[in-house]
Amino acid sequence: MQYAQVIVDVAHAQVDRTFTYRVPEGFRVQRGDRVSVPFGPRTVEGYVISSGDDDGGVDPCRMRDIKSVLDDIPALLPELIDLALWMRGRYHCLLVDALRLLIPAQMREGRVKPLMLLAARSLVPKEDYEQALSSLVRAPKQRMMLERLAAEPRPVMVASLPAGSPAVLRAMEKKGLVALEKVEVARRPAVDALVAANIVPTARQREAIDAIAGSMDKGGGFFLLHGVTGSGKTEVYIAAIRRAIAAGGSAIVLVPEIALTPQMVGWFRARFGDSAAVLHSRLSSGERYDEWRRIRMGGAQVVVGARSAAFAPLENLKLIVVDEEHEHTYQSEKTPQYDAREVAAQRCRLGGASLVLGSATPSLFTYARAMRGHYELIELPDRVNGRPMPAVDVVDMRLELMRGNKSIFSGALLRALRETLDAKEQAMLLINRRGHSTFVSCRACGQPVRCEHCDITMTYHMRDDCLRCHYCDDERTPPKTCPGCGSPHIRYFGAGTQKVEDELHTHFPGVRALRMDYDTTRGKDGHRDILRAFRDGEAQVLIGTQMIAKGHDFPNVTLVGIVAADLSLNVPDYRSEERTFQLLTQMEGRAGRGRLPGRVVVQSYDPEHYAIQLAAGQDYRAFYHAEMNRRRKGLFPPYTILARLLITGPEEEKVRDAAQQLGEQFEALLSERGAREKIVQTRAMEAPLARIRDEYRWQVFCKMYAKEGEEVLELLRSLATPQRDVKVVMEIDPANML
DNA sequence: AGCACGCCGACT
DNA sequence: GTCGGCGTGCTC
Repeated sequence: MQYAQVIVDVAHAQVDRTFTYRVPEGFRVQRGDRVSVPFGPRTVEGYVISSGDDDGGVDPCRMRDIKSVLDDIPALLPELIDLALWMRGRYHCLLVDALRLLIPAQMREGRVKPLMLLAARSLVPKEDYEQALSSLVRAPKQRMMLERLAAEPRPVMVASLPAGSPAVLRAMEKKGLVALEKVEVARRPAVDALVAANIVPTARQREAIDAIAGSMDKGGGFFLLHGVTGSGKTEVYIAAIRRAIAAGGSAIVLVPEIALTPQMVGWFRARFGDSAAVLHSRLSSGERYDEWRRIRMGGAQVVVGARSAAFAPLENLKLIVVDEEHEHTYQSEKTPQYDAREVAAQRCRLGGASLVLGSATPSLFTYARAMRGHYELIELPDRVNGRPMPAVDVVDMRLELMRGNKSIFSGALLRALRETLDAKEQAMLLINRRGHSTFVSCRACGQPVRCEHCDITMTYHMRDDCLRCHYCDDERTPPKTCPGCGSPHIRYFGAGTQKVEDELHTHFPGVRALRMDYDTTRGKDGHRDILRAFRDGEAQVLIGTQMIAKGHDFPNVTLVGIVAADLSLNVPDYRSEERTFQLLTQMEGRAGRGRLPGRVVVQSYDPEHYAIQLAAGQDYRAFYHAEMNRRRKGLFPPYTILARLLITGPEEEKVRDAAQQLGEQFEALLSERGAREKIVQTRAMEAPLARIRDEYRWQVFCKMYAKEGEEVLELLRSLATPQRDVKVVMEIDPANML
């Protein structure tokens, strides 16, 4: 007797285990099959985790039969099931939640099926062909059809034949001349065709390619490719992918969702043709499913996609590339809260593939791991074709104020804009504003109001006119004079792109400018349209938020202006220095990508700040050391782990009570286990965003030493939900603390 | 998660 | 006397 261990597709902890089913005679069931099974009073879908003659010790009279196998081939590759099992442990999620990432959502509950279309095929053997033709002298349409079909070795889609063909074919089918059959066709998304230029790699690129390709032959290796903007990292990826394919393997390229532009897709197709598959959020559900199925059937060797493409069903995987490794979009906010970089690493480990993380500004986490030898560090310190890095000018906005310049533009930026516009070149102006947080800072000394306990910028809350620290919940009234230097020039920050555009027009009447922010990119293609218009030279100035910093080559851009670097520096988040450095470095990379040399003007009220100074000098290594030093002193990650239980529910008192109860429970547990010294601090408090969509939000925040992290996290996880009507989720190092 | 079973208030 | 509230418990 054959049995199958099945995980039912029901997301609940109580059923997140295998159930044993009998495999009826005549069924072929294997690991990874999607099956339909009876479950209590209903029928559900499930995934076969294993099959064989082990009945799992289940009482035979309670055991039931598998109803049917749902696909022609197993939907889940065995190594991806192993990956899901690892994810359950790593992210403490339900196994079904991990398994659900492995197949397109629409595939569950039979919501999409392969697209089957009618095709016709000639049944006339070669030797009978002439005779068949002459028998059709009085049926010219059938004769023409036979000529057409006999010339094709494969079935011809009826839809591609002239109108009226179905009737003709039906008549011929009756005579036994043709066969009509349904064949599976893929809904292929249309792609702009581009011609690829083959580029001869530099010596540095060559070394990188050889190191990566060499590791693929030896069971895999882990690399961090740190290359300055314009150093040609992509060429290294392409060459490594080619080597993977040449060795009979396959490769995955992960890119941030925002980088999956039509140009990027077309460019990849130009390099790899039909062997490339692209998974992105703009695909219709049918297209997505078909692309997935094509990959699963071995029809593609390279998959390009966002975060979830880490689960692409490729066999013989030899390489995973994670481009722009520092982007936080690789962390999923939904459960399971996985990190695609970690998942990619584990997939490589399980399958003996190589991992390449690439960035001009690696995340501190990744670089620290490289320093400890977890990744082989490959550096590309020079731009290709000997193009120079742009000249960077840091302007002290405090001096501008002293000189009586109250504009958002400094004299230096105005002059540079004037020269750029006169030369008919293009400029980009960045307002590096993140989220909607406002803070209070001094225009004389440049210092924002910080929390006395946390070294974090305090956030201004308009509703109750107070400043609050999002980390320790400390509160204070906004000062009238600067607490640092006593100046009365205290100011509320939060200027937007609109203000910049208005001022640009007062200084340069008639200049054509495009604005790109959350307001102007509402339409589904708004984002793309604006970038294309700018690239096509429809405007000379592009004003925008972080969105304009990413990717994209604009060869005619020679000036980049960063209007107020302080905006991102003073975001209340321990990563704001790192994000500012990354943003400035990436923006500097936008200037002078073409023939013309570029220049950059960075405006700041705190121009000596190391994040600004080291970004201006493009000195990643020095920034890394300075920032790690600050993190160590301030007890921030990677030296510590930040975690919180987020408690939500529709009733304010219940949520607050639950949070306070959980906080007390946690403190009691810490004392009981003698684990108090393993944490830096813990506190139950209202979440910075206290109510979202009529749900009240509280949190139990905890900062713990990284070395003891697992132990403390286990204690946090072990806390019981104290009440009904409240939901508790745990987050570890969340992308934001709101 | 669903769905059934099971024990207490207001209705034809 | 029954219809139906949602508390508790199980699903190979």
